[in-house]
Amino acid sequence: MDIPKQYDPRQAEQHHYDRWEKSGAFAPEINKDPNAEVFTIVIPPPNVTGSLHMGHALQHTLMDVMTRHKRMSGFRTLWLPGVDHAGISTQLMVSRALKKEGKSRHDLGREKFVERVWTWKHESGNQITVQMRREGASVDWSREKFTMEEDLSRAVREVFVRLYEEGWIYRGNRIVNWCPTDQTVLSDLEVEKLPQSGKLYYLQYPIKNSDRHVTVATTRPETMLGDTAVAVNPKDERYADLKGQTILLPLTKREIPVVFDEYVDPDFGTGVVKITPAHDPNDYELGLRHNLDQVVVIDPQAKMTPEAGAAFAGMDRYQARDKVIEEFERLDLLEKIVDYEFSISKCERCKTVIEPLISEQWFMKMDQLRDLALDLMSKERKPRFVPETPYEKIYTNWLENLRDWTISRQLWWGHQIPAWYTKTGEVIVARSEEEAREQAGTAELVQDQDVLDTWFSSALWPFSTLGWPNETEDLKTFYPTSVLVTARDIIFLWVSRMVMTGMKFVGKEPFEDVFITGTILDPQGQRMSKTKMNGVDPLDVFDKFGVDATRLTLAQVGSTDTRWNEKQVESYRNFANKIWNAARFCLLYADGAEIKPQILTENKELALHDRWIISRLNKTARDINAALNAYEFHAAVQMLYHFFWDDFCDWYIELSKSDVTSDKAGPHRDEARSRLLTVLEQALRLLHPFMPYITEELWQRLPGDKELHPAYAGAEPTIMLAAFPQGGPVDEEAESEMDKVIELISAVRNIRSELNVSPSQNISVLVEMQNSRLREAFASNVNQIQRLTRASEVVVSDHVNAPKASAKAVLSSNGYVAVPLAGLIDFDDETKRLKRKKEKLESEATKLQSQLANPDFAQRAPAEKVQQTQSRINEVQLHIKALDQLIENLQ
RNA sequence: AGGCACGUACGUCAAUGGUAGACGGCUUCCCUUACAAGGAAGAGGUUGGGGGUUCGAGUCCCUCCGUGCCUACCA
Repeated sequence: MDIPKQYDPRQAEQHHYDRWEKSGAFAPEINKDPNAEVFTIVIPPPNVTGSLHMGHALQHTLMDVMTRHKRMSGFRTLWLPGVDHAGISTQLMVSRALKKEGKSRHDLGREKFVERVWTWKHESGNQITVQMRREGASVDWSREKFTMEEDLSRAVREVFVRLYEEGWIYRGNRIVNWCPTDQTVLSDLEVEKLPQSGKLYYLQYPIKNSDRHVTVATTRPETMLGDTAVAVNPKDERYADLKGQTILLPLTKREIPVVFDEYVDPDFGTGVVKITPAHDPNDYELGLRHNLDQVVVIDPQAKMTPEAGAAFAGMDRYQARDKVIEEFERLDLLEKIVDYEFSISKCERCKTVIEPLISEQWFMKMDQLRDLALDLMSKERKPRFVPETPYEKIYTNWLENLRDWTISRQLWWGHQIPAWYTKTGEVIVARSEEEAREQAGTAELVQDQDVLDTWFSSALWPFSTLGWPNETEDLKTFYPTSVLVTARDIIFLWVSRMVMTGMKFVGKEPFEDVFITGTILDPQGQRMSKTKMNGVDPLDVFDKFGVDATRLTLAQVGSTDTRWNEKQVESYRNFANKIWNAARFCLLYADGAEIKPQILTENKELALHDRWIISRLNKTARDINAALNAYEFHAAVQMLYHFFWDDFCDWYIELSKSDVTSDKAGPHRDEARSRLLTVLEQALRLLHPFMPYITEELWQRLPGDKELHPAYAGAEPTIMLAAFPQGGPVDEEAESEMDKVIELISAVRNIRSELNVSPSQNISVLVEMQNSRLREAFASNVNQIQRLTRASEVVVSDHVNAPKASAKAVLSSNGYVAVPLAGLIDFDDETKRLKRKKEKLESEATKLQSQLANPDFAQRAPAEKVQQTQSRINEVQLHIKALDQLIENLQ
C-alpha cells in the first residue's frame, strides 16, 4: 500500500462529502432502530445573502460535533438546514444590482421585483449551502427549508390570523423607528445606538405677554418647528410661575402651553424641555398624557413638510437644522451652543440616522406571549442555557421588560401581510385571498402592501420547518428539538421569540437547551466585522490548514470569547498529520491483522502495555462522552489530543513496535498487529465527530470488515455510522504499573539529556527495585525499556551493584535506576545534580508539613484530605531519603 | 447612567474551595527504519493591586486599577 508521508486535507475533503450525502447517511431514516432515541437540531438559518463567516463556522462545527456524536451513539438524528429570506438585506442587494442597470425597484413594480429576487436567489443564493458542504456539516439536505417557500409561508399566515383573532396582533398609529434610506419601519432591536459627539443648542422661547423667556436645550433644533408644548417638572420651584403661561414658539407664530410632567429631569439642561410629540418617542408619550397636538414637520424622506412653514418645506432635515439656528441667531434667541456627547439611533443595516415618526403599522402584543416564556422558565427552568450564567438572567430580564413588537415593514421582499381592505375601509385578516373574499362578501379587496419583519417567520422556525400547522410525523418525532446553538446577539431577536411561539402554537418548548457560543475576535481583541475589514475567512483557513484542523480549533472555543490565533490551527494541522502517520504505521504493518473490537473486552492474558492502552481507551471514551453530553468541548478536544498523541503514539506504538514489526510471522505478531489496528480504529471513531474527513479517509483504508452501529446495519460502510465507543472498565493496576515504567524510561532519558550523553552512545541501565510486583513488570518489559532508552542492556534486580561512576535517579516504590558512565561522571557535578532534585522535593515537603502541622487543618479538613497530605509527605520523604543514599554513595 | 462579565506563563486558553495545567512559542540535543508538520529533555507563574472570609482562595466577599459586552426615554 502506498501512503504519502504527509496528510493532504484537500484530497480527503473532496472525496467523502458527496458520498455521505448521496448514501442518505445524514437523514434520520438511515436509523433502522424503531426504539432509537431522537436527537434534533434546527440550524439558525443563515441569510440567503450571506456567505460563511467565522461565527457560522464555529456554530456549525459545534452542531456537527453533537450531531455526529449522537448519530454514532445510535440516536435517530436530524440536523435540519435552511436559509432565511432576510427581507431588508436581500431587497437592498437586489436593488443595488438594479441600480447598476440604471433602474430602481419602482421601475419594475412589485411583482417583477419579487420575481427578480427569486431569480437572484436561485442563481446565487445557495453560496452558503455550498460552503456548508465544505465544512462537513452533516445536515439532512433532503429537508432543507427556505423561509419564503410556500409551506413556511402558510405557517406564517396561520400564526398571523390566529394571533389577530385573539387580539394579540393589531394595527395602530404610533411613533416608530423609521429609516429614511430604506423607507421602512424598524423594530427596536434593528436600530443600534452609537455614541456620537454633537452639539447641544440652547434656544430661547418668549413667554406671551411678558418680556421673559424660557430656555430649552436640544440636539435637534429642526424639531422645534413641530413643538406643541414645553414641559417642566411639577416639583421644580424655579418654574412654578409658568403655570398658565403661554409660550410663543419662534418662527412659527404658534402659541403653545407649558405642561408639568415628572418625566422632566430638573437637573438636566435648563430643566425645561421642548416637546415634539410627532418626532420623539418620549415626547410622544408625554404628548398623549397631556393631550397635545402632533405636528408633523418631517416626512418619511427626512425632508421638512409644509407644516414646518413655507421657509422650510422641502428642506433636508440637516439643512433645516442650520436654517433654524440661523434664524434664532438673527432673532437673538440663540443662547449658546455647547459640545455634547450623546447616543444616536442608526439603522443597523444602512447606518442612516433613524427618524422617529408617527405611522400606521402592525404590532404584536407581547404581554401574554411573554408570560408563556417566563412561566416556562420559572416553573420548568426551560430552556436550559449553557452557560447558565449570565444568559438565563439576561433572557429573563429582557422578557420582563418586553414591549410590543412592530411587525410590519415597508418592503416588497417578505411575507405580505395577510390583511385585506374593502372599499369601505374594513379590515379582513385571512389565511388566503379566497378566504378573505368569502369573509368580506366581495371580491373587491386590496391586500395590505406591507410585509412582515423577517424575524416573524424565523420565530416559527423550529416547528414550521417540521410541517406545522399540519400534524406531521416529523413534527411528532423531532419536536421539541434537543438543543439550539447560536450566538448571544440574537437571544432576544430570535431565541426568545421561538420560545414564545413554540409554547403558544405547539404547546411545548422548541428546544431543551440553548448553547450560546463565544465570539471569535480578531488578534487585537476586536469584533470581526465587514466594515472593519478585520474578518478572517474560514474558507481561507480551510485551504491553508484543512477543514479538520480548523474544526478542532473552533470546537475548542466553545462558549468563551477567543482571539483568533492561527498558530492554534497550525498545531492541529500537525495533529492531523500525526494521526495520518500513526495510521500509516499501522497500515504498513497490517499484514495478517484484523479489526476485532471484542479484544477490548475479552479477559485475556495480555502484556502490560496492551492492558494499559485498553484501559486508557476505555477511560478516554467514557470521559469524552461525559464531556460532550455536558457541552464541554474544550475538555473533549484536550482528551482526544492527549490520548492520541501521548498515550497511543508516544507510548503504545513504541511499546508494541518490536512485536508488530517482528520478522517472525505468526499468531503472536498477528495478534499484536490486530490489537494495534483495533485501538487505532476505536481512536478514529472517537475523533470522527471533530475531524470527519481524515478519520473517514483513514477508516476506509483500514483492512477487513468494519462493524457499523447495529442501528445502521446494512448501510453503506462509513465511520459516520460506526458505534461511538462508550468506554469500559479501567484497569487501575495496569495504569499504575505503566506509570512506573514510564517513570523509569523518563528518568533514564533525563540522565542522558542532563549529562549530554548522545543518543547514539550505548549505555547500560541498572534498575534496583524492592517492590516485587514492579520488579516483575520491569523485567517483563526489558525489551521495550531497552528500546525506548536506547540502552544496550537493561538489568532489573532487587539489588544491583552499580559502579560509583554512575548517574542515578530515584524511582518511586523503593527503587532507583543507575546508568554507569565511567569517565563521564564528575562526582562533584553528579552530587550537585542530585542535590538540585532534592531541593525541589524539600521545598514541597516543607510546604506540606507546615500545612499538616496546623492543628486547625488536622481538625477541620476532611479526613481524606489529611490522609492524602500525609501520604504525599511520606512519599516525598522516602524519595529524599533515597536521594541522600545516592549522594552518600558518591562521597 | 445603570447592569453584567472578564483580567492566570511570551501568545491563545484550561483548572466541583484542596500540590496552578494544555497547546503554540522559547532553550539544548537528535534526520533513532510512521511522522522534522517529528523525537527527547528543559526553562518559564507572588493567578491585575490591596484587604477580608476560611484549616486552606485563581476560585467566595469588599475595594481600587484595567478591558470588554449588554440594557436605557435625560431633551
